Amino acid sequence: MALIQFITMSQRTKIKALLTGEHVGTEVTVKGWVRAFRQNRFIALNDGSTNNNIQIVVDFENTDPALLKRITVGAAISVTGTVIASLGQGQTVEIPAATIEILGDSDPEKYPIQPKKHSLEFLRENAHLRFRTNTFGAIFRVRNTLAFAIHQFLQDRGFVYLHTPIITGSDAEGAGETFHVTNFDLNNIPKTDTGEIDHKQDFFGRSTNLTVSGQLEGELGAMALSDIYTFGPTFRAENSNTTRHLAEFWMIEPEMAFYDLKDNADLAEAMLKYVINAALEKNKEDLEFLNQRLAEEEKQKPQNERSELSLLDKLQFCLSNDFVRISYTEAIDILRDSPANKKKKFQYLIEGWGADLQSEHERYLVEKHFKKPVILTDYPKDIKSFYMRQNDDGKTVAAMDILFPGIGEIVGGSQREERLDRLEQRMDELGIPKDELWWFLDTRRFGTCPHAGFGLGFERLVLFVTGMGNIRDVIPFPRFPKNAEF
RNA sequence: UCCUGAGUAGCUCAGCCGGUUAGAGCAUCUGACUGUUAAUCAGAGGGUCGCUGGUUCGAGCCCAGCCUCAGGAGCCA
Repeated sequence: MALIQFITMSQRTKIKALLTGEHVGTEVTVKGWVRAFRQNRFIALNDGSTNNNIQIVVDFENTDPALLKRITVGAAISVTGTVIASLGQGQTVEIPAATIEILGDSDPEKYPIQPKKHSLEFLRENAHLRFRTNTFGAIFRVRNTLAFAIHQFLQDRGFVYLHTPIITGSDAEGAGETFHVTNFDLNNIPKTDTGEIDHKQDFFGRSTNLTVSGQLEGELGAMALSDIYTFGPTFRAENSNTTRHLAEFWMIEPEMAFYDLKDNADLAEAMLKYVINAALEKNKEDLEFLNQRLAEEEKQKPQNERSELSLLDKLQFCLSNDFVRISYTEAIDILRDSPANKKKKFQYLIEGWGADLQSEHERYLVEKHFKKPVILTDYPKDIKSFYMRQNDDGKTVAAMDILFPGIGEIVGGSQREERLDRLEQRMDELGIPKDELWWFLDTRRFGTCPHAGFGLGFERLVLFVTGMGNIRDVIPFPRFPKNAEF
């Protein structure tokens, strides 16, 4: 009953439905925002249900001039009329307006979005209005599909969506700089006798910060529910100024009991393919638009910087090919023997085993050598986190990074160290306070078992699927150094 | 945080070797036209040249500091 009421309450037809042509001959009411008003006669109207506009035809000779003047770019209007097959070229259907109502005016002198190309920088500064452009409409519909598809994929496999805390008490994970959480009066912070900040007087009675990862709490869930995932905001206070970092971003962190590293990689690869396929199926028009947008952007670039595949080809290629799986050690061999290394083209030359891979090395492997997504495994333990499972060689850990062309690391994960003695020994070596993580160590004390998990950077995924170049353009309101507008 | 580049009209950009009244296209406004698709034609309005200081007879242009943005690097997802 309530559902039926809800459906009939919305007294208008969405443009996506109108453009199918099935309403021809029937009277409809359509509501949306004016994208263009040409020749005092043609309104291009968009309501966000699709990237395409419906054409409204105005009988301007019999319409109040005062009303015509209010049909401006950006204005919200409601139109009633009978859908007909279009009399002109360029669209299949159109609506001769019987009545037009202005719902919200838009002062053309002040409205910043014009029916022309705007730079992404300009639109970023107008993030509150950029949804009204074709590009951002497409991006955020694709983003929505990807988010939903992730839930669908994991839910279909019996994973439990677990909400791990946003405010955490421990900074012991070493996953990066954190934002502090406090309700202290910052102009009058309580101090101890020795002059240090007295966290005992703070809201939580201790030092707290915004989460940098839900993994450790996620592991606690997996140690009872078997397969869990988190999908929530994550915060890093690093002063990162790049096209692939945000201070606030969304991360998916599946954590699975009884999974080893291979199971972990299998799941990540299947999930990435599933969600990319979902976008291709559900957002065909949006991706075609983004494909075109990227193609035009690429035309501006010199030949050698253009990508070989179009966006759609790249996504399709990703679906129909297995990701390459090699170990860190094999990767070092490839890089050391590469022409780029021998000709000293790398800024950081590969000399031996043990160093972390630089961006240029990852890009070489993914974009030049293999030309497809690469899963790198078994990194030296010294460049990875304490919780990763130590391999029998004594040198490496069961880590995996998935590298995507143009994006770099999109997934970082590992099989976890489930052996208490090995874990504690590693924490001691790295100076990680065991007492603060007593609850984490308890999982290894009571019914420990092999398990694994990974973190997928959601915006990096959206970046890849939409073909956009800057991560700040695939999240509605980006947070980055010196910027928290909107 | 480091390196490189940029900041001129609402937007995108030009502006020579430092020279007197800073330009164009689009947008906006006025008028014309009316089956358009980034409509077209004519005209008009619109500027703290990022900020502060300095050099100079004179600074959009040169110098210093700062702010912001972009691209690359690091950190990572």
